[in-house]
Amino acid sequence: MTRVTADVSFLRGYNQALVMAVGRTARTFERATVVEATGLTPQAVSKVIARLTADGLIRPAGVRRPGIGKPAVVYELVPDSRYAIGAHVARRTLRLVLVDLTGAVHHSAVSPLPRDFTPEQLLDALSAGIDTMTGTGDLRGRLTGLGIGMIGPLDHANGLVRDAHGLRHWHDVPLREIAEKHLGLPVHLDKDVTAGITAEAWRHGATFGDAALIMVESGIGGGFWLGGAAHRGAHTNAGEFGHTVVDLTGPRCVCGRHGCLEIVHHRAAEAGDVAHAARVLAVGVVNLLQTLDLAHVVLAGADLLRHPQIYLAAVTEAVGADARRADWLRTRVALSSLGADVIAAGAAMQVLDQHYGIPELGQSVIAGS
Amino acid sequence: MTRVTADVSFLRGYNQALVMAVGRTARTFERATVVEATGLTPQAVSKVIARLTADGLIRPAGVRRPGIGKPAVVYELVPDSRYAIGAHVARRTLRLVLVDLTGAVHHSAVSPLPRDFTPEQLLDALSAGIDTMTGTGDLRGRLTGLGIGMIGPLDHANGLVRDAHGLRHWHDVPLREIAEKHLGLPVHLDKDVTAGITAEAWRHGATFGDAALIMVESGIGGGFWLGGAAHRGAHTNAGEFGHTVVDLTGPRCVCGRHGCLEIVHHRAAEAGDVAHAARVLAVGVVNLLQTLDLAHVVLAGADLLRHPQIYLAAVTEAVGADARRADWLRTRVALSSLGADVIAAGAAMQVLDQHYGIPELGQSVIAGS
DNA sequence: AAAATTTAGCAACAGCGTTGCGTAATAGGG
DNA sequence: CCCTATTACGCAACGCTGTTGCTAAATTTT
Repeated sequence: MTRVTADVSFLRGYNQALVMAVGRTARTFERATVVEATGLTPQAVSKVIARLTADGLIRPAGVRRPGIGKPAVVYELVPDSRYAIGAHVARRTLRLVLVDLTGAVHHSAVSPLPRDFTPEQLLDALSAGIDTMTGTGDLRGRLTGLGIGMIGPLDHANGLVRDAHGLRHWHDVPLREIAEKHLGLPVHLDKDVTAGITAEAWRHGATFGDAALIMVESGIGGGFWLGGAAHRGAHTNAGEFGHTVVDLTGPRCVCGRHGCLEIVHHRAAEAGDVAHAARVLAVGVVNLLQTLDLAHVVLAGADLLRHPQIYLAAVTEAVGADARRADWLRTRVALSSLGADVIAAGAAMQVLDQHYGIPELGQSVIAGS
Repeated sequence: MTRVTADVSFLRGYNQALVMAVGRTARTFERATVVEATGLTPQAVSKVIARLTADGLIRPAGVRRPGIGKPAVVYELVPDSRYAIGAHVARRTLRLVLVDLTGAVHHSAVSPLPRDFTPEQLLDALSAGIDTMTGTGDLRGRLTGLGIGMIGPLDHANGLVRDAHGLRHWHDVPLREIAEKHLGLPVHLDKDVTAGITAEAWRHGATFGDAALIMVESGIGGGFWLGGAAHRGAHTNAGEFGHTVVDLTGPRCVCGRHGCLEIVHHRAAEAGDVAHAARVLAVGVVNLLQTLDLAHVVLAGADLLRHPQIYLAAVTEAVGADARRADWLRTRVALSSLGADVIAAGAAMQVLDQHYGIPELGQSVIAGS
């Protein structure tokens, strides 16, 4: 499905996206900044800036006097020129956020979902929530779409919920299609953890290396950012990190195997030993680092964020204490900068990214089933 | 270091590489094949084909008569138009292969390396081996370079061997630089497992999805192919898959942690229970699948290939038997199609890939240390 | 007031894929 | 034997991209 052809119009979108990325990362920028960051000629940057200004995506924001010479024009993104709405669909709650072009979260609202809610009930809740958020003003015209982050398994490419874990009415639901019809908005569907790591990456900009988001919330999942893009795996099923075996002789997990990270962690947490649970999680995180060699690990999820410092300390220590880790092998561990909004915000940013992010080219796609 | 700019000349290289990829995958192809595969217009493909033919990289290979109408010209890659040499540097042996533009392995030779060999000794062995392989004919002029696959840790971007595991004389050796000077050839340095998975991906073409190469050979390592490219991690240290904990109460590993996959596997193998060892490895492989959701798992490595069918059966069963794996969640498990040559051949293909592969664009690079 | 310096942009250009249309080569039918 | 339909191929003009060469504008320094 991804485009393969490279014609000149690709260059246009690509270089525009580079400038937008600079603007998002740096807040304000000028022609010389972009020249340095992209390697384009100043003249080319002028053309790109002219196009983006005409589209209302960026605007002049004063001048910088370099001492001697003609002052440089400083530009900034126009935050309210485009918006996207992000939804985090969990088992019992729906969280909606409004995110602008710069990645700033404007509104955040949580509403309960009926136990074992149906697709129709979700659509109604989405519809109502979106109306509330876009009610005042002509915001609707600048809305690029809705991003939905939700539990899997699902099929990202086709917008299909295969079999949402723990929800009875969600077998092979073409959620993207029916939501687009119901809401009259472009919809993007992805796993919750993948949306979450996208939020962190989008906010940190191009200097964000390979990273993972560890989410502890009715299960343990992982979202991955590898090689400058979200990693979803061959069937949008990457991130079932909680179901990796860490204890061959451990208790039997719901998944059928023994000693999964999730069940071992759960037992410890259930026993009230949060510190031990955190250390178990930390073992899993170090396993990830050994396998993937990540630059960032971001911690999130409701259960984890109830004891943020305990988890942060345990993971930081395990990552750092590993004797084999040399000084060049550094991994930054942090709590999610967006807190509980991270999934919903990331889902929204995925929508913005489709329009104003760096386009992909020639991603080889293997035909599913 | 990666290019960021997108100017028109990028399109040239990119679309040429697409055609080369089609040729490599399909052996023979014609204009219509490329049109379908790339989405370019027939006229554009004609131009690309003309350029590649002029460069001697492809050539006409007969015609196909479609029944009615003008016959279509069939093209093929010119295998002997370009070569690369690949080296697999292990603790006691050096394996060299000669690979042509199509990815075919022409010669393969193994020579012993002195115990605890020095960089100088390796360079001499490389030099001698390369001379033997390129001795006859004017092959040297069509040699694109040397690829080295070796144990880590190392720094791929800077061609630096940081601290090759088990080799005393290899601390911060700028191997790429000194090898280029010594041999007069462009040199590409990468971890052995990463080179190996590149070989599998390069041979399978664009339909090869996310994949891992599992290598069991004086340690257990993993090479990853994710999102159409090799995954090396933030510090070229991805793949230390053997040092992930699978048994929290297991024996202490050389890395300092307890119950690493490698030590647990090693104990079983040492006890002579190959089947058990294979099942342990299989647990690790399923852990990988849960985390990364791979389409292919390739098994390789000298220790594994001593009992190929036992390992293949154990991994295949574990992957398939997992009750939660639905029909849409398929992973192909296979032994390396190149056998013991896979690392060396992959290293060579990485060199060819730098010249004739699909160029990357705007890979964001985080500054090291 | 003149010179130096820095930034911005107009105009011509090269190179890419695209479009429009003519040409070559084959099979089948009258 | 000739005409037509069909399929493959390519020349020429074109639109759009970033690049290059050069001029203009705005500011500080001398």
